[in-house]
Amino acid sequence: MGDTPEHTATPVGEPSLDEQVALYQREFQDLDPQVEKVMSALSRLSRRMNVAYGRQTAALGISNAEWEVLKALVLSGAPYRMGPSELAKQLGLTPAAMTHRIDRMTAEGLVTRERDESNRVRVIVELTEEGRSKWLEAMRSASVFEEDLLQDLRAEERGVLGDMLTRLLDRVERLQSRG
Amino acid sequence: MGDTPEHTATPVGEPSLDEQVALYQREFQDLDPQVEKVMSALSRLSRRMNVAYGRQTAALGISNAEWEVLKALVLSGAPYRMGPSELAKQLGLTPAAMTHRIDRMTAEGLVTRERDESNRVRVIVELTEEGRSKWLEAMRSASVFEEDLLQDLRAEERGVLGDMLTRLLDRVERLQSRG
DNA sequence: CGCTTGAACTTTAGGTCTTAAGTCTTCGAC
DNA sequence: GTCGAAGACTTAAGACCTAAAGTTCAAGCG
Repeated sequence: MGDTPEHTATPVGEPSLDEQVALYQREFQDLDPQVEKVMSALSRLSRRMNVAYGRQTAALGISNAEWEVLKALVLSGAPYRMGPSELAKQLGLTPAAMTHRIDRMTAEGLVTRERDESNRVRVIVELTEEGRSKWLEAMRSASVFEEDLLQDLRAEERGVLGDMLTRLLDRVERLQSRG
Repeated sequence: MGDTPEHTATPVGEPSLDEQVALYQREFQDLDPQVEKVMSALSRLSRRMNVAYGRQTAALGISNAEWEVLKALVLSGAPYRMGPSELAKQLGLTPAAMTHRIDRMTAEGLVTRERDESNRVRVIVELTEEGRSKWLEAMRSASVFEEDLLQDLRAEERGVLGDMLTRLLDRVERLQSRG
């Protein structure tokens, strides 16, 4: 979330997915190649997506981390206010990290921070007009990229993919709520 | 990669995927819900997977970051040696970060570091026996988790999913190799 | 040879995160 | 009413990262 390392310009030279699965099998025979292929693909894809999003947000003068905060605030609906703890929970950060992020974003004019006068323990983070417009720009840019990324899949395939991923997500959530 | 925040024990209270897509549409009408669902699913899934892997590796006394290094070394094949720069490239890190990781892993006995006597500018990082056995343990634990995660998908579906993800990966690579 | 260029790695400075230890406010029990 | 406990946020210390400058060695050129 320190965003895209400049270093990672073009991570070439990786083996293809199938080659990589073959390497795994050579070193660890007890492995289902189909499973490994799916997991490796997910893992690579998420890294590439982060790089892509990082470039887009950087082009708008914000970081990926900041974009995450803007997203959460917008999704909360008008008047676009949330407490730091709730933000931290949604983004999977500690409250301490959230404090620092809000510091920076306040300095940049993306959000404001004030005490809740009805309960002075609480703090209210509110999206500014500038923050909202940054979110909109980022969203436009992201949605173009996302459409582009999925262009090789027919509408029907997109539906199937969405369903399968949703099932995986349900399963991982069940696995985590136990273990 | 500082691994799983203790804080992130159970990130509950998130809206369902479809609810989240509906929220996006409310704030940004010009959005294909099918596309957004796929992208949100990928994004959530990768976060959950990282949490899961982090717990598993932590249980073995290593970090996710260290596991990545072990993986790269093992995949390089016997005698499990690589230079820091090549490792950094594969893991998407800067060489500086790699230096520090190798410091730590050397101190923990997972790898050794020595100068290449035939070209004294180069350094050779080599997996130790302990490193290899840690990798094996992590691999066993991960493969059980991965099988478990994909259990709701029939073999045929797994194949379809793997293919679709591979196509996405190809596309994102083409998109990135341009600008 | 000596100098320069370049490559591979390390060091340093600065930033964002986590954990742990405050601080401040609220609320319920004496 | 005051005291203790719990909650929400902040501060402080340490971990790991990036970017940029530094070091060391290899190789080419005059």
